[in-house]
Amino acid sequence: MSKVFEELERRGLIAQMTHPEKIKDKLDNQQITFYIGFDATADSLHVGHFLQLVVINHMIKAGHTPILLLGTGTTMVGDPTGKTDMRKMLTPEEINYNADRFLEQMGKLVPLDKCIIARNGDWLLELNYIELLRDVGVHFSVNRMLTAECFKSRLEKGLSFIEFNYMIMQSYDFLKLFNDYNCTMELGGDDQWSNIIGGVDLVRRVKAEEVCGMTFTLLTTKEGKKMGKTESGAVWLNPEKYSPYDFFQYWRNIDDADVINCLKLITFVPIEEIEEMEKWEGSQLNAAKERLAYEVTKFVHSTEDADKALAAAKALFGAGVEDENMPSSTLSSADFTDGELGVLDLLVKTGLVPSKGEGRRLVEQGGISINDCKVTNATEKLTLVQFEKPAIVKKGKKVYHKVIVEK
RNA sequence: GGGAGAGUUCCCGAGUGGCCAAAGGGGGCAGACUGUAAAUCUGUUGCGUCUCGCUUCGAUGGUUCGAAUCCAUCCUCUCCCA
Repeated sequence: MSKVFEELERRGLIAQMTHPEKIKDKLDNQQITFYIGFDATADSLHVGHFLQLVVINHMIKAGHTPILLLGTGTTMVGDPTGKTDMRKMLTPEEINYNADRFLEQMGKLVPLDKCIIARNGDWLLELNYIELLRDVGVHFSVNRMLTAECFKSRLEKGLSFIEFNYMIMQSYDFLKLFNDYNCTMELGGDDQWSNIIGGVDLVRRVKAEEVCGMTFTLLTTKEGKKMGKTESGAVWLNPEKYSPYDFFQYWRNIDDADVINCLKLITFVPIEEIEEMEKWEGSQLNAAKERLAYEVTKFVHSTEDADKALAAAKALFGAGVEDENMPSSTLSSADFTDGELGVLDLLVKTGLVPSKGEGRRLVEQGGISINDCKVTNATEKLTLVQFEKPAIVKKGKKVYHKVIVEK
């Protein structure tokens, strides 16, 4: 039969397992139903969710059935894992809105017709407190919960009761899904280990059935930092929040040390090919980065977007010529006064800099050029005539932006 | 509930009446070097009509010629006791 387990293992996706032998058997020789939860904390999926979706695809190929559990209930509580502070409370409306956006995006990344979609708000929100305490609460030892990794850091900084209950909610989900769908396995990021064990234990105590849990390697850099964060926030999968071109560049600019790992974890490039790339060194790795960026962009956005981004990158970094696929913005002649526009205004209007002060600094340090001509004076004026053809504004070494002016 | 303490710019963290748009570090951005990498070095990092002006040190009021700094009230958080 299939060899998903080996595939996952060779790619280094597996971090921890509750029952290694049993899981291997289940994955390779049976068809199971498993679940992964997604808390609807933002209105777009980001790179952090990405790995889960990749794994779901691997699993579907092997004939397993995923339950995509939208955390419309758990998000009301808030997972304290990995947080140093309590996260801001979201309203039910926001949560449902976010969950709908998640589902939309997931539809592009996984075949939803092969998945079961569930929302834990459907059952968590109706729970009766006392009943829950009697049926579920009895099975949890506070002493043990306190030793859980996910609470440790918070014991110093403070942990509210609501967050302390998150683990119980998530565990209850597993029990519920086990009852309703015969779901026998929970997957999640490695940070979810404590929460997953909670569910596995609960099912065992209540149903006397042995279900399994498995976590994946977190997508981190060699320094152990979470990937997918930039100074301006998360790397979103929604093209409106993070353009395919930038998305491509994010991966293209990745650290040497992380390329191979990323290829394994978040692409479907055959493992043999990747193992070949592991031998590469130095500037050869650029090819691997390009492949990574292309594959990931293709998966998240489309082949077309990936082709465009690749073409744009090649054109810009290769020959430095204008390319139709680079990010652009369109101004109108009304943005000009008396046929002129200051450089700083241009930079702000195109969104290349957040303020004129920042723009001024860039110009002073020689970081801005327009049509390959370095801007040396922040008070320089540009005339309409210069924009008869689209102009290429270059910020720093890597950021290219095309400016089109409509009459 | 009783007591103690804390909230400073993207983050950590100094500053305890004027020399404070606020030390230092981290992070970011730019320049040099490179491979669209890393490391390193340099510059820079509130906003603007930029040798000047404006807005910022939890919130709101107050004292003062002058407040991040002093006072009052409030909010939030941490710690100790129950």
